[in-house]
Amino acid sequence: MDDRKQQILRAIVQEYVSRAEPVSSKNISGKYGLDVSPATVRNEMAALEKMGLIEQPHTSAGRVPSESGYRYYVDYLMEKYRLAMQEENLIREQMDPRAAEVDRLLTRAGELLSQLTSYPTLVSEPQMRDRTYKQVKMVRLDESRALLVVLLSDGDIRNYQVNLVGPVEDGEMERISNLLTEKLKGIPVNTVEGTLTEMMAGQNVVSAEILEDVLKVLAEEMRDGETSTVHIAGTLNIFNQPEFKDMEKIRSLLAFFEHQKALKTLIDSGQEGISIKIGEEVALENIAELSVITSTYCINGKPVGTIGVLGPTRMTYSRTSTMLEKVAEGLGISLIRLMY
Amino acid sequence: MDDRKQQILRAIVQEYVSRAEPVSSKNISGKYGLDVSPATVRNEMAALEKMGLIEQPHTSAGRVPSESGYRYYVDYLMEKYRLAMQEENLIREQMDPRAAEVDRLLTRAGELLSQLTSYPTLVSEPQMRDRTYKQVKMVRLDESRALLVVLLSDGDIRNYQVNLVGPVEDGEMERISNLLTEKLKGIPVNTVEGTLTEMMAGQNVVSAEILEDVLKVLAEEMRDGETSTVHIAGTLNIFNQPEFKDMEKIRSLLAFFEHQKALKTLIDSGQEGISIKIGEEVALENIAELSVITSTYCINGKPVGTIGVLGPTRMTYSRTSTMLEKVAEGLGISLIRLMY
DNA sequence: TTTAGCAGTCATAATACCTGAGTGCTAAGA
DNA sequence: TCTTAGCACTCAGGTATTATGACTGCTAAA
Repeated sequence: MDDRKQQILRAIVQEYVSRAEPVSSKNISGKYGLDVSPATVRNEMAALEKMGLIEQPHTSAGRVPSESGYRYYVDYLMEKYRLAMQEENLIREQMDPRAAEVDRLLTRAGELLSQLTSYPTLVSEPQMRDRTYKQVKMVRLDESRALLVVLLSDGDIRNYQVNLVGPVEDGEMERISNLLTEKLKGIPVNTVEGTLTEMMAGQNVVSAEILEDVLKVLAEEMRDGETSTVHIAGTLNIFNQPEFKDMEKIRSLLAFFEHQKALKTLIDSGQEGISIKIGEEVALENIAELSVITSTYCINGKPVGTIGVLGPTRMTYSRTSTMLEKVAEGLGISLIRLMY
Repeated sequence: MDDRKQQILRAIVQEYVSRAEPVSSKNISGKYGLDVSPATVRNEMAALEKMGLIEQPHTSAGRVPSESGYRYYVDYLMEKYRLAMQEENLIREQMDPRAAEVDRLLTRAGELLSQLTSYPTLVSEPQMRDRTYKQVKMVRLDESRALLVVLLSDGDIRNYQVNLVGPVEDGEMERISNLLTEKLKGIPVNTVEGTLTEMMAGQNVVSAEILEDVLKVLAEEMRDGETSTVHIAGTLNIFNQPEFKDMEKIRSLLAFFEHQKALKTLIDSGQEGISIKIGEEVALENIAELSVITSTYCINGKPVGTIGVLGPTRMTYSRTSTMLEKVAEGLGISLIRLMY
């Protein structure tokens, strides 16, 4: 793979990405530092096609990068995109940690990224694997109901309603609160189910029943908690992409966006840091010609969630991945500020 | 407007609604109790067209109801749709009040309705004008923070974090809790701001500061609470409607769905009970040929929110409005059960 | 090794043509 | 007076035909 071929491949990718139309030999000769005639470019193109890096939609058309062509481009030819001052400022401004809520910040990050890139974006919620209980408290609401207030190690506060089966005195309620805090403090939330028998030992009937109810509620919540949602933004941007000019494609993609579970597997499969998946590598049923760029975002250096951008294989890989990187970075910083 | 003309108009509307193609004279003669030849039907059609109730897309096409045609149909000709057992069961089943949360129930109602009708649906959150406080309780989280638990008259439970400026004893905290409950019980949430001075009287500095903070939090929440969201479901159903086979139309409608404010004005403008708006009556910029059927839903006989269906002017008015009515009814019943 | 030139290919657009569905009108029949 | 058969007319939508022009691959000369 000599220098000029690389140059031509890069030219084809960049030209095709920006114009969305097959690139002809004439089209790039003269530009991109190619001081050769179209005929020469054609010869090189023929070679690149033989290597499987570009292809022809039909005989009398220009060339289009193949998926391996994009892959080669991303791996070896892509130049680093430099953010404009304006873009940097926008990110700094929008990722302001004063946005008081985690959910809100995630939504913001997604919207910002989709605004910057003009592609749909996905943001998964931070998964705190080492999240533990810190304090559990029961508060009476009325004769038959109590509120269970749960403090978690990451500062999150949750509360749930619990039904009281019979009359319970205030002192008894406090005793149960203390017992719960004592037994649950420091244990990871996903192991809550195992603590029941231990806690039941030596309890009277009423308290035992309450405890059982409490633990059922907590266990259920943890299961629900695992099904954290993926935030989506900018879905309508796909209308701008000529590859989705077909109604059925748009429809199936939009339907896909409503499928939380699929979104999660799509976005969470990546390794740490930036990951670029092109076309077939995405492996989505019914939806082809799609690329996904994802980045984990970190809290205290630990990756806790993923943020990603979704576009046609013909996407601005360089620009988009830089944007993504910066937004993921900003998101992580803001999250830390938010929590401590 | 004689009997046969009405019969023919009804036939045209029904036929066009189900087939989405201009209705010819031959098409309805013989059916719909019309024992006359196509030629006779044609004569009547000419009359109906002169009245502005039907129109011709082009010379050699059949007839299509005009907007006034639909209006006439809805006002005078529409037959009551009878729900199938299956449909009634589905509504009963899905509107189960065990769905423990208001938001969840609203989402359910929207999804159910869109499933039943195959149209997108909108549900506004219940606006409790006469919502009052029932109980307010402070619970210590740690030295510097407390949780404020607020019970509202409609059964809703909210909680907020409050910062404690200095050390506060448990007894003092309980005293504040009792004071808050005593002073706020029964007063409407939107008048909370007026109670500050009254409560401050005779308080020591620390407690006064806490109280001020509490009331600030409550007041802020009430302002936020006013910006309730509209739940949307089944948006992708519009892809099934031939009137939206055009990409631009789909796009602008989907964009509209993301515009919370516009949705609210669209859905909330109706009077009590069922309201049917047809075409121009909807008065939406950029989006034509749209009808909206809305119904208020009630808690204890008072309308507190709106649920609506959105479809092409060529929509199944009878069937849809009946479905809507039943779901709104079920929603109201479930909400009451949920709250008391 | 590069390049000009030329023949060949094929998608797309434009055009003409055909078909069939549906109407309005007229005149005859009930 | 109302109804209906029949006929001429209209027009959207489909199909076949024909340009057009944007590219390429190949050849042969520089």
